[in-house]
Amino acid sequence: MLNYSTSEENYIKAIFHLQKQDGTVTTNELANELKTKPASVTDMMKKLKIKKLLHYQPYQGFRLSTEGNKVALGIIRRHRLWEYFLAEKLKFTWDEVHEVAEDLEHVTNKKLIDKLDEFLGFPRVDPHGDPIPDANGRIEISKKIGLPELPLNIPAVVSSVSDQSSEILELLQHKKITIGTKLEVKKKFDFDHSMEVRIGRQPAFTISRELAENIFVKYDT
Amino acid sequence: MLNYSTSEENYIKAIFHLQKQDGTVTTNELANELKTKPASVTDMMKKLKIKKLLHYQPYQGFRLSTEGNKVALGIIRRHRLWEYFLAEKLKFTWDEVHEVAEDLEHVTNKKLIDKLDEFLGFPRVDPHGDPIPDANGRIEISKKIGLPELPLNIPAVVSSVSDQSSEILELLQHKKITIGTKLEVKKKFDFDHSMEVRIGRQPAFTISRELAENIFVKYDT
DNA sequence: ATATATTTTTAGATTTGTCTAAAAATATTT
DNA sequence: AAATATTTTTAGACAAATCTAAAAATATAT
Repeated sequence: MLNYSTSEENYIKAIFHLQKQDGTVTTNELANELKTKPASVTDMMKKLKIKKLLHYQPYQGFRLSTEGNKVALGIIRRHRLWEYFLAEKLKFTWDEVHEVAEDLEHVTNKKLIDKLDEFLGFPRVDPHGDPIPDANGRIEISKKIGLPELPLNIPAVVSSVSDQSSEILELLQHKKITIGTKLEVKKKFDFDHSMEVRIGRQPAFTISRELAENIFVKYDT
Repeated sequence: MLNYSTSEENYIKAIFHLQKQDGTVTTNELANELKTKPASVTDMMKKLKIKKLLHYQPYQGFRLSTEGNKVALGIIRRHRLWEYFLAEKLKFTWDEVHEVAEDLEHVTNKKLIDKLDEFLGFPRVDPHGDPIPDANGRIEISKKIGLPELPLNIPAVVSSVSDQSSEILELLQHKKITIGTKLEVKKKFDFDHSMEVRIGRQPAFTISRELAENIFVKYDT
């Protein structure tokens, strides 16, 4: 595995994340994500294509090659392990860790990262609930979990609803929850297992145990 | 405190170390230290002079300004804290830590470093026995420390013994420890605070907490 | 003190990553 | 389908950090 510049790594990582939504990434999307100009994106895409990290035909958008994906997973592994370290060991709050990890992730020393992983006890998710790739780049596919299992304050996306009755759909519609809705659980009440859920920046609202057990989410990567 | 590029930091650090020997540093010395060309050094010296980090008149060599010194101590603080972390927490051997710390030291986030310092228990020396500047850039001049404070695998010389009773002297004599003995602590046991000590290439032997607390050493060099 | 050697600086080129402005390709509208 | 708008690429410039080769300054030796 070759070494790439911080700038190259940032492009690769951004493409990896943008790819998730749709299959291919456009110049403007990437420029916007990286707060750079479209011309700069094109320049870098040419370079990364030569290095065989992505597939790219002018005007057709781009997506990571198998190799590019491997590189991206390496970066994400470093990023998330450092985030875990910062939160767990240095007592940073979860919203502070990302920025610092943005810098630490570019220190590419395999032994450092593998020993850090070991020191941390091989954590499988970072403080945001995102899965951490292992030393071989294998990542636990963000599998769907029931809303009751979702940790507090972790952004998740509704992926399915088990009961398809019109009664539950009526309720979901009223609460403005559909497949793809991004939400966080803000509070869980042990008494009746109801929970408070928030969508975006709107005020939180209550969901009953029965409803929660029928909503499945995936971690939002 | 402004932010400096990795390259600028490497020059500043190198000047700081070379200054130790004599007062002023020459172009060739620095080029040699950094494995770069004299022309590159001159270019950078002009830039650092404009930034008021060093005193420099063409052909006269250079030395860090007060501000440059402060910057250097910040870099060295980061470097040595990471070295300590790598050795103590990630179980790197003392000869492996330097290279990795060379990269980590350039992540300049004050909160990260201060929290790392706290997490490590405010260590005062790195795994090579070099003192670690504190958050204000103050550095301890190599003074005698108790054996319990001596980091693992750091060569040190016995400089004094606090208790002068015949009982302790009998024990010291039996263990063949006298003023001037060169030793290293190979292991520390948290249970009873006993430790394994090695003199030269002889097999290591155990020293009790009580004995260790009465032996003072200085770093060897 | 003059000639020679060494060190240091300058001048100009190169690489990486960025930018602006204009041109080319693609997408959308009428 | 032609006109218009948007997106993407190209062309050329710039800053940072480096280099080589030549010039200038300083140091050393005869």
